[in-house]
Amino acid sequence: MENGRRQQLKEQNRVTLIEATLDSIAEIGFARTSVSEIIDRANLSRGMIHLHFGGKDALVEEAAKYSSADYYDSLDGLLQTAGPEPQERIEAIIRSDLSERVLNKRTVSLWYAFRGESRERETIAAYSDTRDARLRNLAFDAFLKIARQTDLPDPETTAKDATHGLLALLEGMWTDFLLHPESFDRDTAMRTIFRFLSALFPSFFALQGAVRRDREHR
Amino acid sequence: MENGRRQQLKEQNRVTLIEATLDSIAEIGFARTSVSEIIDRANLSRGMIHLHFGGKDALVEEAAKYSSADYYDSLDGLLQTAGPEPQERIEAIIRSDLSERVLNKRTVSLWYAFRGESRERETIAAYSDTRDARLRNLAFDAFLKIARQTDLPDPETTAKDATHGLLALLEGMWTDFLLHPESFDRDTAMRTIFRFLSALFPSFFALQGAVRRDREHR
DNA sequence: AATTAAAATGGATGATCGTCCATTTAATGT
DNA sequence: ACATTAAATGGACGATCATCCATTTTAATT
Repeated sequence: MENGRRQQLKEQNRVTLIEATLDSIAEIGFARTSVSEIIDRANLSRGMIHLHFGGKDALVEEAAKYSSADYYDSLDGLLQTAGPEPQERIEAIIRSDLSERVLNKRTVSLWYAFRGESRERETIAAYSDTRDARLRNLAFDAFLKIARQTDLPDPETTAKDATHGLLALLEGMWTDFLLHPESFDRDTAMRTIFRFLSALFPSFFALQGAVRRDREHR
Repeated sequence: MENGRRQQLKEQNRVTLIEATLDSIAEIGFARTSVSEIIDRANLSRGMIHLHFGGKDALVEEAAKYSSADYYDSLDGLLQTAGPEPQERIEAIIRSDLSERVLNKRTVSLWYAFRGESRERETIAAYSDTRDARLRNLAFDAFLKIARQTDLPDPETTAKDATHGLLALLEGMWTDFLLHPESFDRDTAMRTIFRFLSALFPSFFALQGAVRRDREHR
């Protein structure tokens, strides 16, 4: 009764519409993504959008939500490969965020398209903020552990700045990818970030990434 | 004969149209900026757009160009206050880029709106790249001078990374401002950036900004 | 003051937009 | 096999879009 063939087909069409919407936004932009364009890509009938979502705006919103969830799935998956030490977790965040799975033409196009609309539609703004509380807390916790092992004054503020800076750096790298996809280089981006981190926490990071510190020196 | 009253009025209407377009894009977004909306804001007649620019697309392109030029005017103006030492020039870039004159709601809204469309329209992409060759070279020259005065190996690569990182950081701060305009704090953003720079070049930067080194030690 | 021509006007045009709903299709229940 | 009903269809609708051009306005010239 529940989840019969009927429900299945319905749900399938829902997803088809969302993915057609995302494809369209990524490929031809927000402005040109019309109802006609969407149903054409989905190979479904005109009325489906109204039927399933109530209207185009609601569909776009669902698409933004769907896309955001997808980003976090990818990120979570990649983060699980991280080792236990805080600098390894930071490295995992960086590698994930710059990986081909997370940072690619489609994702970045979608992200900036949604950002472009986010000023007007606050529901979309919520989904277009990659560096939200979750990621921010993850990074902050790791940096705080690191900062406390250094002799830097005010570890809290240091960790806060390091988090703020790291997320800003990652954002900047995404923009770089968006505007210069042909010349963007993942390794260079990674080295640049580690250049800063290794300057700030020399015994935790090197130009190549996290430094393992299994044996505590006292 | 040249620049008679006739020419003047024509040019004035041209600018009025461009500014009405920018206002509209900044306030209600790309998608909702229609010809009707623009001529309504400009208080001019329908045909003016076709007359002056040939069509809406060309007007939007001119608006992007105009906006970009405005950004550089602001930046150039603020950069002239910089002192002669390289770290002072870097500080000037940072202060300019985060100043209220350059980084404000209207500018950032425009910037992201154009970015959202840039994938589709390469002419707009060219104007929506703030961190273009000019700024990049300016920063690189300064960092190279700094790096050569340190004992860091490979000053060229260090300077390249520092430039890349600084521009990415600034980009990231802009995004932060776009998404969280209420909680964004210019001083915090500034300190975060100088935190990284002072870690990389300790005798040239402090948390508060550039370090003057008038008297060379040796 | 009359003439010329450049600039501005605003309504007409056809295309396309998003929404809606009467009808058709097909999965489910009897 | 038939009846029920949820889901899907696609054409019709008015609104709005960008463009264009015959007409009017007005600055410049004679």
